[in-house]
Amino acid sequence: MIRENDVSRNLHEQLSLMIANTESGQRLPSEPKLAAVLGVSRASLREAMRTFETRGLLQRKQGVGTFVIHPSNVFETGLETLSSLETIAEQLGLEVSLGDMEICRQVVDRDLAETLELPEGQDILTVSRVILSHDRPVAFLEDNLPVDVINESEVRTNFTGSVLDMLIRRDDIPLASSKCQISAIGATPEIASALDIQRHDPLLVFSSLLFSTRGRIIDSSFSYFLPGYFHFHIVRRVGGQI
Amino acid sequence: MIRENDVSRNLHEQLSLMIANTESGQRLPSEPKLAAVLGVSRASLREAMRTFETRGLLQRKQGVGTFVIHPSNVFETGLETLSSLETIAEQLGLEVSLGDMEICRQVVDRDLAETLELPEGQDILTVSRVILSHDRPVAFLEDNLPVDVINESEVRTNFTGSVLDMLIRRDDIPLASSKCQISAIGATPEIASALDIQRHDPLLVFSSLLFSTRGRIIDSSFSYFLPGYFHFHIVRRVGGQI
DNA sequence: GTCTGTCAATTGTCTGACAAGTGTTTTCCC
DNA sequence: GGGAAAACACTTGTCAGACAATTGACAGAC
Repeated sequence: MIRENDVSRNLHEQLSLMIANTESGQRLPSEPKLAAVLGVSRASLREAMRTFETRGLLQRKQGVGTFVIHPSNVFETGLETLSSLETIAEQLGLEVSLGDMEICRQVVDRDLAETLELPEGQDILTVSRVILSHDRPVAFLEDNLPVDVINESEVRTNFTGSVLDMLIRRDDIPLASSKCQISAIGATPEIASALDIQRHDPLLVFSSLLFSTRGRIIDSSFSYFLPGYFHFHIVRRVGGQI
Repeated sequence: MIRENDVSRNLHEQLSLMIANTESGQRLPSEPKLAAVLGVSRASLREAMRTFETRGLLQRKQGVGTFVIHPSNVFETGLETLSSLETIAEQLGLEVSLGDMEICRQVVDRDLAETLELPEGQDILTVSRVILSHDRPVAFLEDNLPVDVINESEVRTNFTGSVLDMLIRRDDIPLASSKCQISAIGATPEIASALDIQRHDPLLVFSSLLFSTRGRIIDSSFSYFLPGYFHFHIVRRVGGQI
């Protein structure tokens, strides 16, 4: 897991709290004052502020001050960080459960071998399952992992609904980030039956690749979401740089 | 427009180039060396590196070094920053053009008044148009703006296909960020006819709110994309903090 | 009334230093 | 000779203090 030093960690939390409690457009105290209040050096404070500036939550003007920008009142429930559906649901106070699940070891097809950067003929583990909310199917998830990353028996014993959470719990492969491609499709017959909807009903699709810190692709997943049950959003900064 | 100081700007570009030219998993030179090479102080360099760390492109380990993480070879064409379709298309070398367009001044309905935080009964300007790629309709865009932000005649004379680009060109309202909600729907009869597809065909939808730096909502837009013609992606960091 | 120079406040950048963590090499003891 | 401990080199993390660049407000001259 990602670990940080204490100063940086506390500083980040405190600053996050301070930003959350400041109205949009209001000015923060000046850097020297803020550094004194938070008990850190100005350099460390500035580095922490950079992270919020990068996310578009702060704007700094030389000679004037630093201002808070709230894209909305909801604070950071978007797609910027990768969390499992279960974790997101827990944070939002929603109830989700695991529906039908299928675990299947098979030889990769050519497309998947290419995306996973595996030699052809190698085995992968495919985990597909339905996510329920109040007993209604709302999502269909499929993960494809090389067998040397994870073995079948481990999944059968340790799986709680999320491949990501399982990998995080294991802690042996340092995960870095996920590249997620967003699209829409009409439901295929298989998915339509799994989600209890009509064929060709519109679905939101996330095609994701999960990368380790060494750049290896750990997981190729496809997530199909029923529109209306999830509110995914991202904050996009205006302007090219930073 | 967002403006930066020269040091920061050049530093950011050079660092970006250096990261792009470093293989995933490889180590960067140490901070003192890198600062010397780039001709800046270590403090400034560290601030710049923070922005890349925040985006998940760098990982720092105390006592070891700083490592580059490439989610993929494609560098930064995702949804993290807000650009017009025209700008994106230009960067990717695609050809897009403006199809049927409609500009309409009307009284806000209740829903839109709420999202735009306007008093009921006020006028807004609605700009809707079709985007073509090689003469094939690929997207349907609708922008809703308060009339005091933009007036009808200005749109009719200055519009080149993108409301965002027009607002950026004008430079009188400092834009901060956009909150974009992602979903999928089946095409309505109007959109189906505009895009020359069947009713209920799946479409990717972005519902966006554009915020000024003072927190005011400048634009509420709905973008409908034909699947397959656009490859939107985002990079999601694993782990909660930073 | 308008313009201009001054001044205080703020962020941007730099320098140098020390603390803390990591991996390697050397030394010392058995 | 072998293994453990210590020393070392190198890295990032943090700090203190200083000066530059920019901005906005205010007072004074015209």
